[in-house]
Amino acid sequence: MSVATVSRALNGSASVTAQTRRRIAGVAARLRYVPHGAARSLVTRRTQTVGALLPDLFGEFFSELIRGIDLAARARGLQLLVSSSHGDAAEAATALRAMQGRVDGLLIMSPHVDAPFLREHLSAALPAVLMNTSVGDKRYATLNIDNYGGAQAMTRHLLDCGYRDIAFITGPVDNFDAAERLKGFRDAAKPARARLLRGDFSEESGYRAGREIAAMRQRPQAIFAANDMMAIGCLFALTESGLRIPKDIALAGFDDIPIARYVNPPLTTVRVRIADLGQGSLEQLVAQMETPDAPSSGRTLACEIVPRASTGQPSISRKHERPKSRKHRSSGEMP
Amino acid sequence: MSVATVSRALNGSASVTAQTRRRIAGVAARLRYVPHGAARSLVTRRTQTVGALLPDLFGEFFSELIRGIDLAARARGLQLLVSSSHGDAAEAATALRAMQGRVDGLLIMSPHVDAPFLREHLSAALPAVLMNTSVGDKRYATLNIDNYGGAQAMTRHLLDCGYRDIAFITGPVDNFDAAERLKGFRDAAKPARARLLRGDFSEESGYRAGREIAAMRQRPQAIFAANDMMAIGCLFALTESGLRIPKDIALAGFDDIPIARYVNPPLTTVRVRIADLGQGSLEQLVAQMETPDAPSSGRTLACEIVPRASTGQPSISRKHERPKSRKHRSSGEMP
DNA sequence: TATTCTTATGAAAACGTTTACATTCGGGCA
DNA sequence: TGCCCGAATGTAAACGTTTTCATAAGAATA
Repeated sequence: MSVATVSRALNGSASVTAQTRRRIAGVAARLRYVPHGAARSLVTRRTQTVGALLPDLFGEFFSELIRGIDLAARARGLQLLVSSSHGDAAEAATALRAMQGRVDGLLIMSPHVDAPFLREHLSAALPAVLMNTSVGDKRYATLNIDNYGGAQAMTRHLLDCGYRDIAFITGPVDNFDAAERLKGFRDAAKPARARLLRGDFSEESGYRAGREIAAMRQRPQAIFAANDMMAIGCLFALTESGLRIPKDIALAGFDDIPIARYVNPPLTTVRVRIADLGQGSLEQLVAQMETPDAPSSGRTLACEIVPRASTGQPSISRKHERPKSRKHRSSGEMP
Repeated sequence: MSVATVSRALNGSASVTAQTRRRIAGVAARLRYVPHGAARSLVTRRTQTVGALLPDLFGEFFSELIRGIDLAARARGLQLLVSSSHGDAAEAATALRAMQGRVDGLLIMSPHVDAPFLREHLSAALPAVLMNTSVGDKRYATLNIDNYGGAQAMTRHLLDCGYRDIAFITGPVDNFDAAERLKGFRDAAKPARARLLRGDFSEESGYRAGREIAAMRQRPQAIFAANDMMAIGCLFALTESGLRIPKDIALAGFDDIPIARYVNPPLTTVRVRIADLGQGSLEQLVAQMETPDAPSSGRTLACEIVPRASTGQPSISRKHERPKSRKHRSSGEMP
């Protein structure tokens, strides 16, 4: 048998006898033969791998995101190369370089990335999708969360509940998501008194804001934190100060991270289908890989309000919300 | 300039003039040249990539695990290829195959993997480290959590608190971690009355166990759940039944997932340094990659008791535990 | 039986690097 | 001036696949 025949047999080419195919398959199995990926990639110009460039891997958010990406990648037989923890633009550039030439497409989420950066460090030939980005360049495909709409909806929800004095805890100043959420709050809060407190998405900053609010002579009726972690930090500060939620003050967050359901009282929040974000971005990437000339699309992912007890609606029971069951729940088998 | 000189210049070989090196670097930058990874791998027989084969990516546990792996990999300039969501042995085999020939080493965590499986599907030439596994084969390097010791310590802790009637909620029957934890409990619970309830590591199963306990005529004084998610489900069931924790009944878990701190009351648990598990396993893998002939080591990672309010010690304040600060906290910049 | 057509297999080029070995070039030494 | 030596660069083989093209062997047709 020549290498050519073996290659054809193993790749399921039509023009090879069933008999030889069987013979080759048998020998391959006996020899535990595995094709050399690099050699294959070299000639086919495909790696069957996509890269995900993320700012970090810590926390619920990225866990869900990667899960969504992995799910979609696996469905298409693609391998997933992850890279993270780049704290500044230089590290992001290094990571980007290292991925180039090893992947067929790239998923990018990074606060350090903008259009000039991409033109500088990203080959135009490599399909890429940008997530949660302020990059508006039509050249790049993007997938964003509807931060603006979600924040607007939550603000309206608070207004509907009758709160007329609302404090907003902001995210980091240079963060795109944070800016959009703030804008949404501002635009919808018109009828009410609106105050702003500075935060940076960390639980710690939410805690500080909570203490500040508890110490106010005239406290707001409701607090809307730009993400759940801050809301939770705030919740603990308020509780420690003896305030009851939602009786004394209402509280809402953004993201619907799993913890939100478990705190006391359960936290009203804006649900972002994070796994869908990952899945959707990978699908967009695959589409781009298959038809490189198609115009790059800019999609936005809708959010949804999840009312729980922390905003004190009478219709919402304080009973424990049961976890959703999941497909593929092999995690039930791991601690 | 010949390709050889370019190669040498770019790889920092000694025998190339500073002048030509600069010239080549300049041209490379202008042309946005990125070396073709596959071609390089083909000749060097190195991919600079390690693979992680996991049963799933959902939840705190894997999030932390991957973070630890990534941290260590990045420190060594290695890329990380992840593969997950294989629900059965066949899928695990496929995933294993797909990784082979694309990575320099493999990190494996899977309930479906045993020694015969590995001999069948894993090339002996490929360095690998098994995590949380019952595989005792000396041929393979392993890294386990000290499930037995941790469960023993927690049981003793409950005894020290004066509880003499303790219920244990078990994990899945075929799970290695679960079995070890049960064994630890059994061996340490001798002086007390010990009862067992069946669980499967899911929050749902913990909830069921909690209802069952609440309905008992003679309730145990303390409950020890084999993982935190079950403890939390149990907590909600007990609370719904009007029982106060720890006054009416004490509760403890295992893992110290982030949520454990946030529930009410905060959950006493066994801390497993999950990120360390990932980091340690990668370091073991690297060691094996560098000296393939060294005898494969079997390491065990210690656990530590984290006493919180749910086991009602007088010395433990119910004040909110502040989150640990982290290096590399760029996550503060993402929701 | 001779010719053509089809089908299965083989031979060899190509992919983009690295690296062992060959070559060139200039300078120091005799 | 001639020789040798070392440093810098060039040449070419090798890595393990896929794929194009050629070839061989039958089968169908005349």
